[in-house]
Amino acid sequence: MKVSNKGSSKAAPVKQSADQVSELTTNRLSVYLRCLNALENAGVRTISSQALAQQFHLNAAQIRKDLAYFGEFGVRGVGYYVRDLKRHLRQILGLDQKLRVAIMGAGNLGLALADYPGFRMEGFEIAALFDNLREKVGQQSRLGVPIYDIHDLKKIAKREGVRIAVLAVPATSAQHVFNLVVAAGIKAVLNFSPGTMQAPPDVKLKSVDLTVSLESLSFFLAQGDGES
Amino acid sequence: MKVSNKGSSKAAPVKQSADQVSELTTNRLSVYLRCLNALENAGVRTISSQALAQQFHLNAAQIRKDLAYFGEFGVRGVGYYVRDLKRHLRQILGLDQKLRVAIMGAGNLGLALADYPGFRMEGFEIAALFDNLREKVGQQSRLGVPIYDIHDLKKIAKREGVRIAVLAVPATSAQHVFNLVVAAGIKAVLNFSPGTMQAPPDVKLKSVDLTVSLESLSFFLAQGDGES
DNA sequence: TTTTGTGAACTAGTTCACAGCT
DNA sequence: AGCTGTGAACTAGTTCACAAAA
Repeated sequence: MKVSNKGSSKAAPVKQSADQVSELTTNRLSVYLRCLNALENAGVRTISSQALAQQFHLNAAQIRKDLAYFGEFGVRGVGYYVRDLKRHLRQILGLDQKLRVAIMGAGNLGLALADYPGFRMEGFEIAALFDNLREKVGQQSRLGVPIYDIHDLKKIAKREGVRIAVLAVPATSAQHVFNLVVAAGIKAVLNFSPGTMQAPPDVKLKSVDLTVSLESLSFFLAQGDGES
Repeated sequence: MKVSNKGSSKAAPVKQSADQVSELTTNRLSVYLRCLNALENAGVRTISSQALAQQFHLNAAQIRKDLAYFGEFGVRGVGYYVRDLKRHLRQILGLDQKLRVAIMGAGNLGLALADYPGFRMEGFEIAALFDNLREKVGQQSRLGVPIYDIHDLKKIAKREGVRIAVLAVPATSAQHVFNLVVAAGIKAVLNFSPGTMQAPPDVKLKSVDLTVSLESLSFFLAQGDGES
């Protein structure tokens, strides 16, 4: 341990970061957690950064650096205790408490995301869908997520304790809906709508741009065809 | 122009890359193209890197560097001709020819992606869905994309000229389906299934990991709550 | 004058390599 | 012996700043 334990807290094992961590690092923490889950299911009790790296095609030094950012979780000569490290990662990622999610837009994509199994693991809970079409409001997704009127977002987000919004609305209304989300006090948004978005500094906006992803693949094909 | 035009080709205006371009750059090319489309629709004929940067919150020098990788498209003292640059970008990204796409997995997500409007713009064409469930095969998506048996992938991919596959299958079968895609001669894959995947070097694999994205947001919230 | 295209400077991210702990 | 945690070295990516072109 290097940081002097200033003040009262008795033996806090986690640095709790402070200076902001790179997004690349936080993404990897999530990957590590998934690897640890797989290892635990396979009955592995302890793992070295080396072994973890080999098994999942990562870099050992990077794993150690990423983890060291938040504390000293390893044991020299041994490695990491799978169960312990898993617990620490879940705590660092804020997955030790259930996080409630709202999905904006009950179109094809919104409905698919609402029932997406990957979201239901690891402590997320899809609490609500929102749309502005009369015929959709009052319905629910196949797995039972209710569809509310987007005008009630503020009220219902408060009532349901929604912390994260997922944007699955057409590009044309993306900024407008985003603004509504921000006005409802939600501070973290996963955006699937294409295009630029203007976000206030205290709101975390993460965008998945399907068009950009596909066009990037198209570029690869276009380059590859002309060579070798 | 700096690269000596070695050999026969008469005045090729595009460097056609060769040494591989960073994925960050290719992603941005796609973004630039979208900006140019918006500008053209707004009737703008010419734009400087400066103006483009301001309007879409980008960096002017970076725009110029990214473009300079592929040729000299600008006019000093003027900027870029919107129509020209658009054409060049479409050509660089390989969007001047229709690219046919197959979607693996006709579940909620696969069906949603098959009908996703963003994919249908800019030259992509969703040619087929594939699944292994009897009751799905022979059906089609709302917009009419036919669902085939995954066993016929090779045959149909060939027949339809599929160049890109989108993986929307459960995590447990992702690697298996990916292998089938590779065996069918498809060289570019957009993967929505979580987890690590083993890909041969000549196949471009791009992954969108929704769990990682959400957990990254969770991290942000967990950090933010403890401070200020 | 305006704006590009680009070397140089800078910043961020990754990997190496090893002291030090178990 | 084995493995972590981490400074140092390296690599990649971004931004600056300016000469050259229109």
